[in-house]
Amino acid sequence: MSRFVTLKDVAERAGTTVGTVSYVLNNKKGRYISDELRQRVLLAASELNYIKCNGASSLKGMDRKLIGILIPQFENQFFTRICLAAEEVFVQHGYDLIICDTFDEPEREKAIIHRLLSQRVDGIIITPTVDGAENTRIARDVGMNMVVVDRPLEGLEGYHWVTTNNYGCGFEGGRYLRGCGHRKIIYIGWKSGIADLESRETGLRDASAPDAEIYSYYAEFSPESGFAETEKALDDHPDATAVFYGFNIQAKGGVNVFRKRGLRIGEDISVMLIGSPEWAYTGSNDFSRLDMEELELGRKAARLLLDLIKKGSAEPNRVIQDCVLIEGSSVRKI
Amino acid sequence: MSRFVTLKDVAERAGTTVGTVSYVLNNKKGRYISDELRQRVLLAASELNYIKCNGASSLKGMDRKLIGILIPQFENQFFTRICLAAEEVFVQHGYDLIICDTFDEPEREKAIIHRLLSQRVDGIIITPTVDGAENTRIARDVGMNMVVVDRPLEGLEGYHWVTTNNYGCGFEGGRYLRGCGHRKIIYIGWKSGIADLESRETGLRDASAPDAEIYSYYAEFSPESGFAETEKALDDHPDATAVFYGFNIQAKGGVNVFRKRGLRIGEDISVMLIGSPEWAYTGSNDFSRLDMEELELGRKAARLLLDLIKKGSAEPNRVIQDCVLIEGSSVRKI
DNA sequence: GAGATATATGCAAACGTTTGCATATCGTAA
DNA sequence: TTACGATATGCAAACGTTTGCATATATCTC
Repeated sequence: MSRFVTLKDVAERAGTTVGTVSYVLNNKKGRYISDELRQRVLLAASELNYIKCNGASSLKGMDRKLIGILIPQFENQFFTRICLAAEEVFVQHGYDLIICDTFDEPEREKAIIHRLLSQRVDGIIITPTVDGAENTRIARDVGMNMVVVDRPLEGLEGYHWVTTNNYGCGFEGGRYLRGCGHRKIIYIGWKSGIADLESRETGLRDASAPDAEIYSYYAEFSPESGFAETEKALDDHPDATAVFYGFNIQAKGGVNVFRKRGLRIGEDISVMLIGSPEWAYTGSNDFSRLDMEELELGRKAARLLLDLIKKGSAEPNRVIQDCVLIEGSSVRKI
Repeated sequence: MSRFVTLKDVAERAGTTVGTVSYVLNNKKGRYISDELRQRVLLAASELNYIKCNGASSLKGMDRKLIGILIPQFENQFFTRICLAAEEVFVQHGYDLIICDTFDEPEREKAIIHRLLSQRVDGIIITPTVDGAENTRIARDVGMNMVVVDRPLEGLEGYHWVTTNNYGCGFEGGRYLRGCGHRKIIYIGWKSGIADLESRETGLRDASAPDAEIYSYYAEFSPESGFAETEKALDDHPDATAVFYGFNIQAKGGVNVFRKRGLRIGEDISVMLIGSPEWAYTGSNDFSRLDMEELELGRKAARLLLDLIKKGSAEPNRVIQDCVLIEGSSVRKI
């Protein structure tokens, strides 16, 4: 088993007491320490390789230096990039991050939140499942700092939320396709039951009205299902000139249909998506899309949470981030 | 700030003392508790929503219920899949996982290890940087349980290691390409300075000798660099019939070169790689490759670490996992 | 030279657990 | 009746920190 050096060990070697060592190591102001003693303590601590125990100091009300983050799909780089950006911010402030995959299953989410509370994390960032409002209640009850990202807590008010202008994403995409002359457009979306997310389709339709037709298909939140629905859609509507993906994870599978069928993207078929295409790197395969700037989402959420931790809770904050249109080569003007 | 219910609160409501409550909640044997009291305590705990504080109980020698894992590249799904599989195992045993990205930078690695020790994690899983042997010394000194995955701790002996048969990967790949008739093969590899990893090339060469030519190019550990080196290699050797990628992250960028040049994979050019192609999902784009079974790597590492935690350290364990040849459609017989 | 103030350090209580030890009430066998 | 094992519970010490309070000397100020 592991044997750690304690404040007492350091104190003994430095010939002083634990209290004094604590003061030196945290170099708090408001306490006089002679340079001579300070040096002795510092030396002893470094010779013994003293490593503070966060768990113990958090008992005295200090920060646990731990943050929990819940995402619904580890496999989806949209979410892992949010984590990556958030971690970057937290690490700069000395916090560690517990990343948990809920697999979009409410029961897992509930169990995870319970575990995180057991860990006495200083705060939670969460992209909730459909039962998020219910499952986060325990956390809210104990006054845990929490920031919601991307999806809302349906049926709740007054929480901190960093998200994307989903209607705007759809609308901008529709406007762009329309501008390029497309009038028969396949939309591949996700029946999530989350109104805010489904407004992507509304935006697309609003921007395309009245003279364009939108053929909607709904896939599961997976590449495989995106593949299958794309096949169905193309079979049903061979005259469609463009495909618009509402979710990158579905596009991830969907684009393989075009390759399979020998349809050249940007020539035989126009393709557009919301999010970042993780499968198309460097140089070519330059997708036209609506970037959600997930790194920025992650950073904003992290900074907001840090603020809450420092200052105690503030009035509910709602940050809505616009997407940015990236003009690539996957959409052809017709 | 958050206000948690303590054992004392539960004890008061149940009309007993903290000690008794602790016994009930952990239902340890060797202590008599009347059914009546037990029910009262359980009721009080659930009514108050008591949540145990891991930090406090770990002070008394209990498990911290926390594991740290260090990977060199969050962006690389090879590593995130290891994490995913490991997390699955840990969660089943009530442990949380702190996932940290070293970005392959030794200084970050060092800082991360220090933070994890501060958290008093119960164990560490690590894919080390080049300075791993040095950076993990603090952890080894305090007797922290540790399992190394994928890359070795160069210059050290006697640690627990779960890894891939790298020479075998290269050899099997070479044998397959040879069997398909390829005699002029481009190898895209990584000059890591880690002998074990570089043996992938040795394996490939050994399997191809004596009548095949291997043209080696070395890229950074990134898609972008894989793209650039592939361009160079194809320019230098237009007569090469196959490209073998030693690392999936390089192939991830590299395959875009073929698309860019209009080379049909599996027809105009044969492509093979070690690892899983995360960009090619479902149906078509079926790559011939050497699967490293990273999920299994992650599971094995997790299970090994759990064993160490339960039983205290055992004799050094070395698990070497063979890769499995997946025959797809990206290599043509000539 | 007397009080006040600045400098320097130790002591011990608390945080929320776990657990060994002590205590108290039984029923029952000698 | 005594004594003893079984049943049932409380008490308090520890774990490694942080911090308010007490103490002790040195340095001013008038």
